[in-house]
Amino acid sequence: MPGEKGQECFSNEAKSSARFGRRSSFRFCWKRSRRWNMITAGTRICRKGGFMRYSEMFLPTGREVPSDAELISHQLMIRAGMMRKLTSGVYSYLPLGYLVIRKFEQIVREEMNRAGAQELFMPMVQPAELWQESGRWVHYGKELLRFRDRHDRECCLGPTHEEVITDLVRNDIKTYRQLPRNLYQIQTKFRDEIRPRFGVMRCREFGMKDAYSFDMDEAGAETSYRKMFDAYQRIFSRCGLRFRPVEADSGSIGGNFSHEFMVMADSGEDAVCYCGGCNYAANLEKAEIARPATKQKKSKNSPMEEVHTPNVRTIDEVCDFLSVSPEDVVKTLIFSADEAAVAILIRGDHEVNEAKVRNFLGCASLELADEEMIRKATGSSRGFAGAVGIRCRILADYSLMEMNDCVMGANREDYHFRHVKPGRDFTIADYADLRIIREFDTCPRCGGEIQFARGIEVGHVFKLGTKYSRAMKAVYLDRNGKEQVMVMGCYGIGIGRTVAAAIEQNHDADGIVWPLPLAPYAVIITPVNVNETGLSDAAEALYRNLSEAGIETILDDRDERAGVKFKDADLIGIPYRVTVGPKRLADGKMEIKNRRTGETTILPVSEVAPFLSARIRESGGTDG
RNA sequence: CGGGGCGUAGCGCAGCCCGGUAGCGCGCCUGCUUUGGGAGCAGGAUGCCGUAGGUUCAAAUCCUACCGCCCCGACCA
Repeated sequence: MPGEKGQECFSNEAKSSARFGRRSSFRFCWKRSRRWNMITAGTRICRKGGFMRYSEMFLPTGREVPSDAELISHQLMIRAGMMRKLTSGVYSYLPLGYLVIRKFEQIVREEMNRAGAQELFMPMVQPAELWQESGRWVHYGKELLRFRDRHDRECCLGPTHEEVITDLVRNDIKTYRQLPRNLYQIQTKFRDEIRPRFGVMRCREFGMKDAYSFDMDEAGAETSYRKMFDAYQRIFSRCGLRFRPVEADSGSIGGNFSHEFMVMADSGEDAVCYCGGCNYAANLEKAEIARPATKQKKSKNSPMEEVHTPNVRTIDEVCDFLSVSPEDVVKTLIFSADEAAVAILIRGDHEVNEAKVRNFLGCASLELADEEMIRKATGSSRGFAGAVGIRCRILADYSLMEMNDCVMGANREDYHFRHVKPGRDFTIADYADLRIIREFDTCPRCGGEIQFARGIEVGHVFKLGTKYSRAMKAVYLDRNGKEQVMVMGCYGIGIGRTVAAAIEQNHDADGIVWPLPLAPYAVIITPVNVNETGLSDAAEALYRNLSEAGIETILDDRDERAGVKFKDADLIGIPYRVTVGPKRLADGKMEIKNRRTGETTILPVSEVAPFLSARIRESGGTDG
């Protein structure tokens, strides 16, 4: 038990404390809990912080870059002994990695609790019935890992917990007096990803903080959403990450509004756009494009003309053949929207954003039409579709509003029209924002210039509305005794992914450079040679001092050469290294090196602990 | 699921074409020397050569099937 007197941990017989490592790491996980405070009440030391002797730690570092790791964070997490792969998309965290995970989880807990959410813990195995009730047993797809138990009952591993939480709440929340509620857990999820990759960044089994809010009405839900949004800002700020909340499409979880929290990194899987002028930011799928204010440009009003374009199908071929630029061509794409043909008109140099089309049409399925549907709608094969005379609904992107002398397919094999004028030669029923935003487009909010960047999605906040509460009858009685449907929100943070993202943003040629709040230890003490008793004793004494000061410290007491220890210290990214060597110690001094800046400070032994305490406090490393 | 690549010592790899003693570097163990940026010397251990069949006097090597891993794509929170 960790409840024994703290002093025992630091017997003067420094080298005999083999048990200390084990006990102290247990302490660490309780460090800010009420129980721990009770346990340690009255003891002078070990109040907080983790301590470790390197020689006793299971910390296998490696020099070689693992051959199957592509991302720098993945490589470093393996090399730094943070994790190991069990099988595709499934990883074990080793002690060092798990320390960091818990550091982050603790920050998440503190901010969730501060925002008024309550922690609970739900099962990973879930019965099919709940998913059938929400409709997702059918719709979720193959990422939902399904299986049968010994009684042949259908089950799944939870990829998310809307069903379970909604079931919990509907059974025990009956009245408006019990609302609002926000419940969260930090728990393992399983999503049977089609292609796991990038280590813990996109894996199948992963830790996630998921929170769910239940409110009486839209206004309440809005408040809950805002609270979570703010909490997320604090969480990622506290970790010292460069991030950006971006507007996002709500995807298949359902609902009507969401923000993604993106940690900015060139290696990120997601493209985001943002405005240099205002704070507008969105993922590419969601990014709006303003309706153009200008009318059609003036032109000489030439009559439409059919031209023979043998085997000229793509935009490039059309441009070459007719000596026009893509901005003068209209692409006509035939989609099958819930089995019905729809023609999407878009400027030749633009790309269709299928999410926007889907949202505009409100259809369940949308895919490019097959050859047969194209022929039916246009009377021609792929590559010659155009709006003139087409036999299906026409939807045009806003960009068409400015075009008036364009080239488009003639719905006839090997023919295109030129000098086509929308409005004169055919009619457009609906204009909408249907294209994918491009870099240097105009910001839909302020008219500034849109820029692109890449990011890693570490958090996502959704307004779910009543999608689940309605399907699963999560209702309450209002003041008037009338039954109302609860309004929900859900809020996720990828735990391991955030840690990996932090490495993507914080590393150099020598290894990881932890931001202090995530660092497994704040300080590493490196006696240059443990066989010189003077050095060893001085290092041990400092280890004791730092521990008493509550500074999380690892003592590199291995009988290794200095170079090896320095390399490992850099690799695992400990923010401060105290080198205990003969040159400085002869003058009663030690050297402190800042991992990030490389800055070294030489101080008398007695000033080392106060100096580190002050630095760490400044950086928000110990208290949060 | 389609395309490509790879499975040989803990890690990184050679050997395979052209069948015949299983190798290199790092790591690991022992000893001596060394000790402020991944030490030197000497000695040593470690392999179902992914699995199963087949061809052959003989298979890491050739053939077939399967399994696993990685990359690209399709797909998707």
